[in-house]
Amino acid sequence: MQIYEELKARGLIAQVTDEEQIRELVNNGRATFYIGFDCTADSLHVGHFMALCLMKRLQMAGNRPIALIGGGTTMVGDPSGRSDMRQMLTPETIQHNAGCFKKQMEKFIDFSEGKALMLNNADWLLGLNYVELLRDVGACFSVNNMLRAECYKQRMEKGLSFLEFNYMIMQSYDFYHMFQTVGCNMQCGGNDQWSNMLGGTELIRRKLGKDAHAMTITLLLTSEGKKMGKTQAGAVWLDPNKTTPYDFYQYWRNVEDADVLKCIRMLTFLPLEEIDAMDGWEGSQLNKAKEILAYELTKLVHGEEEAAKAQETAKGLFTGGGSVVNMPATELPAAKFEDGKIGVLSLLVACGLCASNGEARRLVQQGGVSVNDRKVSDAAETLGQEDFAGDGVIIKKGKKVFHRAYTK
RNA sequence: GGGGGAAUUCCAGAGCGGUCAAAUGGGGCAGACUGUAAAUCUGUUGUCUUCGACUUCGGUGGUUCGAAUCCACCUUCCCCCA
Repeated sequence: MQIYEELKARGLIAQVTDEEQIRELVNNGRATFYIGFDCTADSLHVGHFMALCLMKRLQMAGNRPIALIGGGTTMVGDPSGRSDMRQMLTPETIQHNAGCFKKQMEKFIDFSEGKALMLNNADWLLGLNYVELLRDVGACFSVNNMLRAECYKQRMEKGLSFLEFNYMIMQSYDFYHMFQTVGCNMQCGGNDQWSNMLGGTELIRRKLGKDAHAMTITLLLTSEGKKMGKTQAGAVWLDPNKTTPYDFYQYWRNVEDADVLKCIRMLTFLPLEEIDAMDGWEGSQLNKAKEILAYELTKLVHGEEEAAKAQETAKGLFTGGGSVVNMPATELPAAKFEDGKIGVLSLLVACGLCASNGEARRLVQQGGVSVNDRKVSDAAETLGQEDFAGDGVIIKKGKKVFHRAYTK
């Protein structure tokens, strides 16, 4: 099966500008395509991960990816699909974030020997001259059309600043620029980027009279229609310091039944035949599929060793026995102890399991806390410092949240 | 440029001088049930030294014994007219 057909079979392709031409391009390894990443945080998250996987798949089929870091576009802020204005980031923060992105991407994509490029649009966007830009490309954009774009709809009701309105132009300019300088002939991105991407192909057609292509990938939504990869605590990050491999594993281990196969298909590199075989799985057998999903993804992001550790830890905690050392842990400084003791409430807060003492107290009162497998019923209970030596103590919050606390 | 309206706890949205830490819904968290799933039911959801105290209702001042509620100014947003 060729790459285009595979992407399709995995449900990754959402929209394309011209199916025949794109199929031809990618199947023959003649695409030089880019995906843009706005650096609004200091780590990539699960949403970006999909894009990286797509890059990898296309690269394996012989195409040349360009990872475009949005050092310039982040200064403006993409309003697509957002109901409120983006927070303005300082140039220093953007710089720092761009650096973090770069490091993470290098783990996924092979940048050696020109097999892939990494560019930063700050290099050409920041030096643009306003009037020149207006004369150069401004005439190619129809405001009427832009306003009709789906991505601005929400914002048309709540208000859209001129700054953000220009985001599409910046992004289009990127494509136009790279089309000329590095022969970039296709742009990929999340489906929410569709109108921005069309802006680019349109600009190239108008300015240069040439065809460029665009392809969007399906946004990974849960069966409830929410974006995948978000938890109450925020995004699921790829940086192990922000989301531990164990938590990362657990996130996927806990997806709903309805979403498992979709995730495996879209995110893992397992052969399609193998995935099709799982399609018939039902009931508790699906649990096995979740394990596979969690393991495969953790392996991709954190490596085989971490994936195995996370799996072992999870099995140990949920089915008894097994290693316990790899669950998220907190080292308690001596200062947390008073007279060699620490109260359960402070312990929960110190481990980040509860935001406040009040929340911790409530949790204990409702019977949601166990320490070393023993339910804590008294909020005033204390633990001695000596209990935390060695592997420390295991705190269980609710049914699924395990945390280890230890001292040096 | 002119006129009108709005800003409430995570979100939506009540409240319009004391009985308001603030209705209701959503979301979150926990308990029961289960398959580390979903659905359902129950409890809970500002902070703290929790039978009590303290800080909140865009910001700053003011009126009052007392303000989320009234007044002034500021900030931000929405709508209508040009």
